[in-house]
Amino acid sequence: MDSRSARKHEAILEAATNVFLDKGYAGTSMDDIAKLAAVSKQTVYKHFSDKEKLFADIVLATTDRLDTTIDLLAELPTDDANLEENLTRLARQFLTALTDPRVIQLRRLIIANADFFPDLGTEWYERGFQRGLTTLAATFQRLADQGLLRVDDPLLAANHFSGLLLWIPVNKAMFTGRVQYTEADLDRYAAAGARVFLAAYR
Amino acid sequence: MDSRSARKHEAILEAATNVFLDKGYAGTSMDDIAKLAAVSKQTVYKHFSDKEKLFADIVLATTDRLDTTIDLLAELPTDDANLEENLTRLARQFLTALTDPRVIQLRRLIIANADFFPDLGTEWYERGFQRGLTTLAATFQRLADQGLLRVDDPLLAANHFSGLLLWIPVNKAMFTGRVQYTEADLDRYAAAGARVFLAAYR
DNA sequence: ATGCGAGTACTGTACCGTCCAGTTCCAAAG
DNA sequence: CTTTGGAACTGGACGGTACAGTACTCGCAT
Repeated sequence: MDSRSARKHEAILEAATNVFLDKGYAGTSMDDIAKLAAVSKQTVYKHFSDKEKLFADIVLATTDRLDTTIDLLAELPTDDANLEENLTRLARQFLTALTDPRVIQLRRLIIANADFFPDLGTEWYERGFQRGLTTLAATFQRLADQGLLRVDDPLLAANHFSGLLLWIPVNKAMFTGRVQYTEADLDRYAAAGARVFLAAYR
Repeated sequence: MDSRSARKHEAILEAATNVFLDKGYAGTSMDDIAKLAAVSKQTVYKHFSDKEKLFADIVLATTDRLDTTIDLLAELPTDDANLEENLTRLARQFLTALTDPRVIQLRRLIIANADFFPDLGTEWYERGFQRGLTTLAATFQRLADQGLLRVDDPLLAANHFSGLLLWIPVNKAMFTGRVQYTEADLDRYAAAGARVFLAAYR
């Protein structure tokens, strides 16, 4: 089913994603999207009833692409000897994923328009953010069951883990636009975060 | 010097703050502001050259009002016996201040427009956010000097402390609009955050 | 040939920033 | 206390622009 119509549909989605991420909701015109998709504006309106609908669709479509990042959080080796090393590696990958410019840009896009699209913000939070946290919580619970961690409230532990890692770099990126961290910076953050976490939860 | 002109100036600033916080930059018209300030549009333009300038002015004006919150972070009693209790109380006040709806709204306003006003976002980050962190770092350094904490990198410790507390509630508020936490929720967060922090840094 | 899409013109609306004619405030001088 | 002059303010109209969404014609692909 690669009909012409379906191909146009994809082209519009992709173009809209790029333009919205780049220029924000208000800064993006339907003409921009049509032009980038190499499609007439009429065709855009044939596939998406209006601008709001198009925006909601592309935002929710991104939640489907989070699976690889979330899978990351589910796979943590459970050998005691290398616990800190394994946790640091997980932290490092998590940090890389969440400071990716595209991801940052998406966060800002949703936050910026959460007033105007309240349901969208809530739904993305649940399907994206919350889903990651519960997955991580399950991982911690597993480690606790094996006696590697001491965890009363796994969800709270997941909150702490991500807060230790992400609060600063994500905030800086939110406020100052794109920020480039060196690999060494991220290594240091990951190691320090994992160390603090283990001090409290081992 | 409460001249008519000065009063109008204040009225415009206050009205603009309210409307911008409520409807965002793009969602706010100069007519809205003039109307709420009970002032003619001409007068608005007599005091502020254009919309961008007015926006920048009201955002930076808010950094001056952060002093009370930041002073909070500088005053932490230094008696060993009640360290956890004192830290928990500090955490609780910090959490209250940062989850205040107005503060959340301001964060979103700046983040939403950080693309269009890159300097503004950076400046607010430094004069608001960063300033709080360095103050907190100084407090931790003081505690370390007195042997109450073991802190290599005080700024990193401040990052960890705030991340433990704020990552989740602030994120939820960012994405889902206004969120009401119960007092009990905040108490629990503050206590848990302080506990984890001390486990790693005492 | 027929139906879908390109291209483009068009409508309606919102809003920034300016302009102007008349009015109100305020302070200094009579 | 009254007068007077100038600055600040009001209210509304207006030009210019940007953009969502529609209409319509022509050409191309299946």
